Amino acid sequence: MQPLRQPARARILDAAAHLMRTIGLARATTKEIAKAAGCSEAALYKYFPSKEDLFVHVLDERLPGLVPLLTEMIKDPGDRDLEENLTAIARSATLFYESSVPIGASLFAEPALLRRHREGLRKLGTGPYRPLEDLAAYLRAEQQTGRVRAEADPDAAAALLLGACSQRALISPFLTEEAVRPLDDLDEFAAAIARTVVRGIAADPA
Amino acid sequence: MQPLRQPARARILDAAAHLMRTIGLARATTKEIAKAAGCSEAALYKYFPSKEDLFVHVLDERLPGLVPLLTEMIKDPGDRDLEENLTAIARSATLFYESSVPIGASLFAEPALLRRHREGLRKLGTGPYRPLEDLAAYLRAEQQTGRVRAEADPDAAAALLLGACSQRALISPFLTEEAVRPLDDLDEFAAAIARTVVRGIAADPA
DNA sequence: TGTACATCAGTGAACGCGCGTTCACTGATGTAC
DNA sequence: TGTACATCAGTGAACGCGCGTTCACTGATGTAC
Repeated sequence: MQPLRQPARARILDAAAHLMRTIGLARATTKEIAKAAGCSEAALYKYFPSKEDLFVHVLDERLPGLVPLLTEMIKDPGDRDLEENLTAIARSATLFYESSVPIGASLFAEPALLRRHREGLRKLGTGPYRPLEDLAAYLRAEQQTGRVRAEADPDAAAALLLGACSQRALISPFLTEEAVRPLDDLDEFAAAIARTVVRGIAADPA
Repeated sequence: MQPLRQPARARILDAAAHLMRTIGLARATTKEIAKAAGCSEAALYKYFPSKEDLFVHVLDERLPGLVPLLTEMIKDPGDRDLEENLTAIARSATLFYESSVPIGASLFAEPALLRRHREGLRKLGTGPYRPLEDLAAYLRAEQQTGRVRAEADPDAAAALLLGACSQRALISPFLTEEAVRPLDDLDEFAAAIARTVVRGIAADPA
């Protein structure tokens, strides 16, 4: 026994989450999970009634949340200027999506899991559209302060900013090392998309 | 024999693509594919050396392309105004992502497939970042016509617009019927994000 | 303190099922003479 | 025209493997008296 050894249940969840991210949902077998968690396959069934239930608990307990940062930003929108706030949000959101998209995307291969996860999120009153709503709420607050135009569309702006971040996570496995794309640097990317959402691209301000 | 019967190879590819979209990659077994294609499992192996090769051919031959519309728009950017063009692009891109994301996302469950597909795309000189490059090229052309500001960032604007479209496809399985979200209508969505990218949200035009 | 029993975390080995794959074969169509 | 043979698309049934799952068990720890 090592000195710092987590309880078995936590080790199993960590191992499963790690394997889902690295070797993929399809290759994350009970044998591999047990090996990575340092226990027998039979031990998995002492903590979870089935492999599918184990995965559902991984989704519930080992997928990070994006909500905290956004809600904090809503409470106190005035500290920095709008563009700086959106840059910080874009930065956090990109990191968040890079860790959650590989697992979340896997669910399209197992619609039964996707449905169960969706139901679980629904009961908690949350889901992947939640960050969109929170960011839109923040932008509506900024309409009150006058830093966002009254006629601007907060829902559209939220879809744009967070969409760019999640798409980056989706396609990054396709980027090869030799061919470095524009905006490859995270800070540069976050600043560029925030600036573009704030200022627009049209020549004549309507 | 029915009168209008495609050749077996095409039927197999169609069946596999359909099953990947509906029941998911994990449940798209050789037995299910053969049943849907109206042939025996053994017949699959007359056309494809292995199931993995079959899937690679599905990805190559049955995933739609977004490039045509974009390249056409680059050739003749002057027909309609900028916002109308971007609205049309957003509309097509959303439909494109809604049909390709369910299959593309599945690949995160099978990294071996993802790698093989990525290699195939690389040899063809394309990939999921290709639409981003094409849209950015179009926007650079619009900088020449003067409808897009010279200081605007075409790469960032492309990432925003197409990111919003792909994220919509990713999270739509999580939207329940009773809870209709803002911008649920496709045309409204496309118009709103195009308008926001063009005009920005800031109160004071810098 | 020792003893008898209960509880608990965890295991090694097996089980059955469904999967991808292969084998030996068939019946229809084409072709040479 | 008939006959012998070649080709070709496709099949039914089997095979072996790896998967998720279960079973009977063990050794350590706690507890009552």
